[in-house]
Amino acid sequence: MEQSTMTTVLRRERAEAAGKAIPDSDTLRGLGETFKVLGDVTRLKICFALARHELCVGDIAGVVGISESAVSHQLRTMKTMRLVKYRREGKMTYYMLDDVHIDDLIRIGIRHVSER
Amino acid sequence: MEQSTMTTVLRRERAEAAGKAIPDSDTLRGLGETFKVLGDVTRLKICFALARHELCVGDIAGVVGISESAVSHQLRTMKTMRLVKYRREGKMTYYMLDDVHIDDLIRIGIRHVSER
DNA sequence: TCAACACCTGAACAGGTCTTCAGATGAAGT
DNA sequence: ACTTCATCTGAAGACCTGTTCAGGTGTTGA
Repeated sequence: MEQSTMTTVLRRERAEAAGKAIPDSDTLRGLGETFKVLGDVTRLKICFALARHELCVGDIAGVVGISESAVSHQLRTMKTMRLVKYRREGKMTYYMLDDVHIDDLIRIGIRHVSER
Repeated sequence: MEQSTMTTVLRRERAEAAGKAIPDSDTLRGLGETFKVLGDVTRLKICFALARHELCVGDIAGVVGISESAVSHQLRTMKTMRLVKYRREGKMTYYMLDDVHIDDLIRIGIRHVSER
């Protein structure tokens, strides 16, 4: 039973270390929400559409292929999670990606998906 | 109206380019599902727990603080999306992160969240 | 073979998500 | 002031997700 006991001790140590590796709940929640926002095909399309140039709501709707209302709803959540930012010019509102991280996340995500 | 027409043409060109920047639907679906799997606090905790060492289901349940059944269900979806892989040893099953990308994604995600 | 253990699975329920619809807001031009 | 245009918003409904519960598989050691 010596080996089994030893293994148990090792496991307990690893489990303890693993527990400490988990961040605080605020970070976890923010991280989860960020990925959740990226975890939707419509919003991903919007991200790709905005990758090169800023676009207004109507154009996004046309490119992505859904109603302007749906786009507006999605942009609001993307704005809240700081995936996109916007710029107003008269009655138009131009949206663009918020920062580089979004681009990085998507690029790495693609690398993961395209492997194998 | 000259300027307005010009702007419209510019916008149409940008919109057209934006449409081409959107990947095929298989890539989009895979990408979306990958992010969706990461978009859950429980699964993120599991990722952090597995970041250093492989762990068995019971230990993960203890560290994360949910039932073994819930862990098992989550691990299955994480396995399907290649977030984790496993190794059997007798009646134990040890789980670990599948590849480096997962670690990268989480690290960049944290950087995004912790900014501002 | 039997019991104990580690893990897996299907069904079901609560809670959340995404789109649509109808209408509201606000800016620009007449 | 009125109309048009671009965008936003709340409510509602269909759909999806994550956990629990109860029971299943398969391995180990007596």
